[in-house]
Amino acid sequence: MAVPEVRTLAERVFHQLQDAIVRGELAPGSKITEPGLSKTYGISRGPLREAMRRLEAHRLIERVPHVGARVVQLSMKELLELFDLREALESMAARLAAEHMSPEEVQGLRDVLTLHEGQADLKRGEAYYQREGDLDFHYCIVQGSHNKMLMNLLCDDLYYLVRLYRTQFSASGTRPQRAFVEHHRIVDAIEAGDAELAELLMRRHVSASRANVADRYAATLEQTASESHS
Amino acid sequence: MAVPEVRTLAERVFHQLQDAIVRGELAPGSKITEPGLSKTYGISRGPLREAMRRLEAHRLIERVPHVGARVVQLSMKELLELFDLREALESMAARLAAEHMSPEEVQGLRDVLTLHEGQADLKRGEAYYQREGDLDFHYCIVQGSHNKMLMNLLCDDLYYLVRLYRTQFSASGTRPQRAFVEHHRIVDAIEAGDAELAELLMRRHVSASRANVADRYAATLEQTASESHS
DNA sequence: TACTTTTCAATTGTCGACAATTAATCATGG
DNA sequence: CCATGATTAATTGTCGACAATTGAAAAGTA
Repeated sequence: MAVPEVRTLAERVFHQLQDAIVRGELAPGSKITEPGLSKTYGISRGPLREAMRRLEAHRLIERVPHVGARVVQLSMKELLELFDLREALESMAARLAAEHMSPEEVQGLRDVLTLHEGQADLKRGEAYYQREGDLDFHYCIVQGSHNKMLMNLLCDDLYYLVRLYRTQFSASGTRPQRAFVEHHRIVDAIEAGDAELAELLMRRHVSASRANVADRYAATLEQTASESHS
Repeated sequence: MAVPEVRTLAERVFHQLQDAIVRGELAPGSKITEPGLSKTYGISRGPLREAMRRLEAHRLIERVPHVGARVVQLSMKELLELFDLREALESMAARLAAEHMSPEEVQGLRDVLTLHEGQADLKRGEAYYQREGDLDFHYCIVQGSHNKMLMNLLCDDLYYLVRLYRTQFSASGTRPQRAFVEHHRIVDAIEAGDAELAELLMRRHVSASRANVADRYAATLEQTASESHS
């Protein structure tokens, strides 16, 4: 991945840890110790602790003074709350994108969709959501809003938390194909400059993703319940 | 102010710095040096740097590697963007509050309004917005949403940034009295359990605050322009 | 004088060591 | 055997020192 030029150890290890958490290499809920990470990444505890403070502020780890740090583990309730946040914020982003995106930027969005269309894994119904940064549809919409505060919030503060849970509860079944169609409709609305429609479609799109996750979770619960019977 | 029990130096100085910035003791745009703060607060640079990392993540300071840190200074454009964010998020909070607040919590909200009503400074049209935390109307609404993610975002991540700019661009004229009336209407809607109305009223309320700030800023620009003519 | 180069003081980045706190282990007594 | 309390190993919190980088002052040149 294209790691932006990093000038300090603290910054580098921050990105490395962020990636390790999002990729699931550091499992949610697992305890992380400073001497351990210090050995792993070959740095002293000073810059490491600074990186951990940043991860803590981004809610990727949770710290308890004098006790230690763990990788965050959202409950289903919190995950659904996160979707509610995204619904409010990304629908706003879609509206602003429809108002502010240039034709070149819209073309860039189309290119992203075309790229996804060619992905074999889309048809297999998995891993569609594993693109990151500039290759991520939602990320691009937010950038297109041209609202710096919104970009900070969604692309810096919340993005990695969202990605972490895409890994854990990735979409499945027919959802990826349907999401792909919804993405196209949203770009159409943005290209037409129809802010109201873009907002509405994005709101529905995020809401549908949320429902998909909730359904899958309910199914998981039923399965574990029936397993405990046997 | 009721500083929550603090168990480490890094945590204590984080809150102290946060307060100093919000209160304007550390002026927006001013440079802050580690040796300077280290002397001021009587701690070493280790925990100080950890506190600064947290402030950086909360966007209260801006750091440049090997150069230094400055207190954040939002442009008017960014400040208005922040209001747009609040409009989306706080209207959502009001809707959730109408759905989830208990009668006791609504009574607590009323108490806050009653407290504000007795404030002489409200009539004088200033300092109405200087309450903090539990005494802040908007803060209480968000708490009433019972949405943990939303509470994190608004009350931890964005709250201090908003407060900082309440200090810089505080409301004036007849706005405080009108805001007070709007607050009452919102509580009425929440008490009635009318989620849709609460959401609408909060959206209008934040939007009106935004317009007030924009107008004041435009007036400031005109004044400085005419001054430069003389 | 104006412009470039060099020096240097100040600040930031990093490290290793020590102190304080915690949680688990083990011992002791009921 | 269980509960309670002391001990101890491990982890976190804090500090002071050293290295690296920066920006500005000083010196030199055309």
